[in-house]
Amino acid sequence: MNLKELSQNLGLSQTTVSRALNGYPEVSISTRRRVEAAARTFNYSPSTRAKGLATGKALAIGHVIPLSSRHEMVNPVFGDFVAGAGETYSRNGYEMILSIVPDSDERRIYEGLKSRRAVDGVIVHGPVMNDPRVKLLKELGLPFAVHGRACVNDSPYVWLDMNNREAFQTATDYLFDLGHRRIALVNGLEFMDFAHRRREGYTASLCDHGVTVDAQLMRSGEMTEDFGYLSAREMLALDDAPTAMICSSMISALGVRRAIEEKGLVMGKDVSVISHDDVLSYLQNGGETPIFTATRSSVREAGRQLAQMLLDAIAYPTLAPQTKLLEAELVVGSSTGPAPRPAFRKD
Amino acid sequence: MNLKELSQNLGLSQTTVSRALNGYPEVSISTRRRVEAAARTFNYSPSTRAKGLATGKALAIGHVIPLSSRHEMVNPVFGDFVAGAGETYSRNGYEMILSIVPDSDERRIYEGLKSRRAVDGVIVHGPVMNDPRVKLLKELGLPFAVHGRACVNDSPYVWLDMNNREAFQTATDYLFDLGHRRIALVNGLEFMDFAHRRREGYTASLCDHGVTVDAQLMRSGEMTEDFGYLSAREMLALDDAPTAMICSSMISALGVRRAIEEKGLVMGKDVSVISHDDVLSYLQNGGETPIFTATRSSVREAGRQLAQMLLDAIAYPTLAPQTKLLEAELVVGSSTGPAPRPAFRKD
DNA sequence: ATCAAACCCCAAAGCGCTTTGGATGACTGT
DNA sequence: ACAGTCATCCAAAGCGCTTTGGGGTTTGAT
Repeated sequence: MNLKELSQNLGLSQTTVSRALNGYPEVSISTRRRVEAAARTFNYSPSTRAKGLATGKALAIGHVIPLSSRHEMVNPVFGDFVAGAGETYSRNGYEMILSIVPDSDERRIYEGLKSRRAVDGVIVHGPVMNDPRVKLLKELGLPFAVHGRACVNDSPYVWLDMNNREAFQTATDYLFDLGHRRIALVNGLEFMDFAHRRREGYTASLCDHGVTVDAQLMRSGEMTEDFGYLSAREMLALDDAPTAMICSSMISALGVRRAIEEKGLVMGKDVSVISHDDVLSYLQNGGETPIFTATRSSVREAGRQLAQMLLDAIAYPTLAPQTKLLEAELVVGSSTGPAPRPAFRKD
Repeated sequence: MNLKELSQNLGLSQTTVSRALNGYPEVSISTRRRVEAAARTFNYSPSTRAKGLATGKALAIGHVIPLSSRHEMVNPVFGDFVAGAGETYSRNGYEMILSIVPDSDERRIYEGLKSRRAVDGVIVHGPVMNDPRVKLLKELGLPFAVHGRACVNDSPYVWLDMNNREAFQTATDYLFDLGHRRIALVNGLEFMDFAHRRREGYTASLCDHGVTVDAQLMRSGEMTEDFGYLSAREMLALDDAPTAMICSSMISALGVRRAIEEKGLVMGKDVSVISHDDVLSYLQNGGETPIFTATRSSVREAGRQLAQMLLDAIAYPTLAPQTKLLEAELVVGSSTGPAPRPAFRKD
């Protein structure tokens, strides 16, 4: 069923039917109702393609997910993020089109999306420090919104980020409050903007507490279970092993726990662990009570909000770019506890 | 830059330029080259929308990801699956459009995709037993391909599945070979087709070895870490506790390991564990040597192949529906070992 | 020289929609 | 009774592409 058929069926012109369906005022209430009813019974909805051609809008947002060319690793938060964004799109009649591409091809993809007029805007995932994509997208004139920040200081753009620095500073502070002094960081790859900021928060807290940064206690890598395990194992083998660790991801935190337990230690007693928790649907932080003390910030909620910000930016291009900083919440679980007293002080 | 401008620039008609670009024979080799060169320098690529309108094809495939209405859980394999499918699409000039919807709304979504002519076909994710979607899609006349099987016996359709039954039977057999007799199953939700088949493989092996099925040793639930932990903890507390467990997901296997170690037991010695491994990029099975003995089958590869099968089905509608069964590989890691001798037999 | 077959190319229609620029009555107020 | 408003509706153009149905120019053979 298309517009022509529908309008013939109703004995009306295509113009009128189109207007009735799109809520224009120059159509009487009675015909509008009649048209709406007919559309419903014939299960008519306009072809996005034709509508897009006529209006010049694509009614679609592109998500370009970079695939690390080294590890072919898809960002684990991506599923929940797009789930959130998808909610916003379907509420607003937009479609989500997805390209998962080796990061080397990314430029070509953006140019293609632009020149094919396939999308009205794009969401930029996984920004690295000083990300070249924001410059590229500005040059292309393709509206965009960044999940995270790209650390470029030339001109404003739309972004939504979690306050990584603050979250990790708070987490570290919390461990200091519990009496820990040897605190390790198991971070993501630090050319990624978020990981860099987390480290800043961590070192700021150390600094505030007069503890010098120890390179041995700072690990950075792809956030797998195995990476967490290996990092923790190495650090626990040190003479002056850490009594607490802060972890950038629940998955590597699971590895950290494995290393701790393998050594016969108890997490939350011998070694405290704080993880960041993106509230991924497939990786809940325990059941009733959280396993890990965690800095928590829902990436799905981030998706919902950032998508809306992008749609707003597209609808009102003259507005100054919106930005939003989400604060993480520190939830206390059973993985943290007071620092164990050093044996030699026990008397 | 659009076709009109490009053709004016070249002093050719739109027809000729279009033909040159689309590889039609009625254009001389020299003009073809000239056109191609111009297209490249002007960075021209045809508007998908217009092209779609003119050809009647959408040049897009829809992926409808059901969101469990109970838990709002996005399928954890989804990220890697679409990464694989995306490769195929971009090779073939297709776009992927994604809808993540509460499973209650799914019907409406399919109808919408169809009536808006937004896609040429869809991939069905997460089929449940006797899934109503295959009937619906056939009625709608929307080409589709199922990731998994939907267990409907009326008429053929395109699907690609992992041989769940065989994989789990092999895994169970392997444990029997190691001398285990009390073998538990920590399965996914058994209204899902894959989980049902896995259970069949498991029980078939028990049967072959003359072991009666014990309902206490079969757990089924959403495959979270916590579910694995709780299931294992309960079963290990039994008088006649299992000496081996088979797990439907690496994530719940991590929980199983937690329960084992919490009890002071050693995985691979006191209790053997086999997991299914979808080779998810964010959840590798250890580093150099696998942590878990696992039935392994790459879900990303499944995505690549199923996408191609769907494109084929669309291109050649008269062909009989292709189906494909992928065999899992049993990789031996350190989580399995010979069954511990019961203490009372020790002499 | 003539004709047909290749070979290249083009004008125009059409895909399904929105939107511009009227057209047609029915209603006002005087 | 008459122009001026409204309230409704419509015909047709146009979005950027593909494709149909030709139409000139060369060739090669007669």
